[in-house]
Amino acid sequence: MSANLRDVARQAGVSVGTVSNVLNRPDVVSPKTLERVQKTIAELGFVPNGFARQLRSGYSRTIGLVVTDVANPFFTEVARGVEDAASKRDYAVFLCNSDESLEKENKYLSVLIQQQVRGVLITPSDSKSHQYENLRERGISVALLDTETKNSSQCSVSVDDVRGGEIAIEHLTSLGHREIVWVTGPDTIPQVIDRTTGVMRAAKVTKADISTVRVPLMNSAQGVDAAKKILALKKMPTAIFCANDLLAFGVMRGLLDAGIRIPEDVSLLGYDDIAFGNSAAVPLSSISQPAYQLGVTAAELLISECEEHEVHAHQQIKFQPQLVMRASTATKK
Amino acid sequence: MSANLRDVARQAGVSVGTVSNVLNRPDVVSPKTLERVQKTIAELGFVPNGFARQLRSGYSRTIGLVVTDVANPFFTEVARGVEDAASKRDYAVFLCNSDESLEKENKYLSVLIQQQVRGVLITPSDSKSHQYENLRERGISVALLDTETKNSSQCSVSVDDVRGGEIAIEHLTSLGHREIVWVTGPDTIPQVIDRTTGVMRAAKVTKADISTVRVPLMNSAQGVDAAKKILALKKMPTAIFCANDLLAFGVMRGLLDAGIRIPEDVSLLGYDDIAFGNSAAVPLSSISQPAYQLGVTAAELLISECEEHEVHAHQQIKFQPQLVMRASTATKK
DNA sequence: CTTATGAATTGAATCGTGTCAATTCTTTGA
DNA sequence: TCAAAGAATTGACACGATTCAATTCATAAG
Repeated sequence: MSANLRDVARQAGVSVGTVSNVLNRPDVVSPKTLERVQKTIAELGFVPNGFARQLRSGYSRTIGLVVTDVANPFFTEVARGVEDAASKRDYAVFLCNSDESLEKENKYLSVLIQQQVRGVLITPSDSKSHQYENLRERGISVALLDTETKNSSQCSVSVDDVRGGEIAIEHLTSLGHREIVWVTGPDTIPQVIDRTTGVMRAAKVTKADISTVRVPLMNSAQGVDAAKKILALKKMPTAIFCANDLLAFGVMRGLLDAGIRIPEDVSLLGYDDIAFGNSAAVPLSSISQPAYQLGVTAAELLISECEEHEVHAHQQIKFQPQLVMRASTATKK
Repeated sequence: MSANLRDVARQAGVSVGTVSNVLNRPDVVSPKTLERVQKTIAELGFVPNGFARQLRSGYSRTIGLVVTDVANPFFTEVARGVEDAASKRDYAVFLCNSDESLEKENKYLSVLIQQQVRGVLITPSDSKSHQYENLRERGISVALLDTETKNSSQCSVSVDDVRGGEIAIEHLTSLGHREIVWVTGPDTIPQVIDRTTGVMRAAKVTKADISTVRVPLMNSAQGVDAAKKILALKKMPTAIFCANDLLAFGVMRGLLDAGIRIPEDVSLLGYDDIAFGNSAAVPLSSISQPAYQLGVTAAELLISECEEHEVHAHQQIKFQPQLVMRASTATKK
């Protein structure tokens, strides 16, 4: 068994309190005691027991990151940002994957509570959840990631998804498209709600005609399904806007397989601007979000909230999305 | 502040011991007490304090997962598998990203020791590392992921990379190619070593001529660089085999931009068979690995090693890679 | 109505560290 | 040499769940 504080104390001929001081407040210990104790620590290969330490202090140096889909490169990019920022401040990260399911999300939140994380960064899979208050009551900070909060009692780092939806429709209509299909996920997902709002708002201004194709999950397999639904429509649109790039990849595959040309027959626009976009069959135009930056900012904000709880002021940071034009969108013929 | 065992006990009118039994050995508690206590637990929203539990039992319910690149969809797929399997056994996962750097790897291992993880799953970024013994001495189980071990004192779950390299070259030579470029990463990475061995072995048998292009990291940006190097060669190869799909994507982009046609001018083969492969500009032929299964198996093996330490027999599980043919490889003209 | 037996419950001791009031030691100035 | 102030050290208690020997309760048999 490995040595504990008491062993070190006995060996060095001092009390446990002194050994603890050597570790945590070396300045109050006399130089020669300090040296002797440190030597003993080294000799015994003593490493403080993290459980006991954290049990006593009440705080861990871990945070939880709950995202809706780790397989989505957008979120891995975000996760990298979170991890880098956390690691810089000596925090470890639990990565949890809710798969857009509220049930899985709640399950992971319980696990995180048990692990006594200091804070949680979460991309909500549903626009309303009560669990967060539950976490706060336990002294666990919560910050929203990639979602805006109306509620100023929490931090959030997001991208202006309403604006993103608008930019998309403005782009497509500026190319002459009026018949547009909006391919999206469940309308319980906050991002979906906001992007839809932007789409509809811009459509009203530009007099575009939007039909919605909704799928239960926002991955590329579902995109293929969406393509089938689009092909079955009475009237083919001249442009398609997808709620994320994964959907767009699936739609692209479905359409190309059916002999539809992109962008000649139909323009296709994605959202997220993931790295694979320009390696795609038709390089994908997309609405870009600063994913890595989003992660870094969120982690820094959360950790600052954890550590400077009294002076911390909640912030709602909002980044702006940007249009990235590639080959998949073109003027209507 | 959140409720603890004592609060629950008081509220339910029983002793702390009984509440503990309700949680850990429900069979010894009478049905009606069980029900009453469980109701109280729910009412108070009680979640046991992991630290205290772990302090007493000496063990945590967390494992660490160290991969070389989370941004690589192959590893996210592996991570999903690990997470699902771990979660099924009530373990939480720390995800760490070594970026193929031994330094970062060691740093994360220290963090994991501090967090008192029960076990670590690791994809080594270097073929030799002493840290693992260090972990074992502290009672932390270690299993190798996506890497084989010669050493039978540890578990490993891997794919036969030597065979993967062979399959690749056999495929390309069967299409008539003899001038092949092997695009790969640093020869300190175990997978690179094995795949190279397979490549060279098959090349000898099939009399293929292999030239190696080596890049420092195995991502798609480096693939673009590799393409430049290939274009600068005295003699263009007729086929290119890349150590992973990300590299292949980069090479593809680099070549297409230079006006080289795939597969008419040159065949291109990747490794990993990531999901984006068939959405690529030219659907990518690749060597497929059972990523999700790899993760699930590794996590189960590790947890079994942690929990049944005495009866546990170390296993080296090896999956077989498979060729997936798409459009990027074709017979030599 | 006892007594024996097994089931259910109790609560004090424990894990290893941090904290802090109390104590001891050292130094300084008169 | 002594008192006072400051520095260093001590050690009991707390954190919250688990464990297990001891106790109480319930049931059935005699």
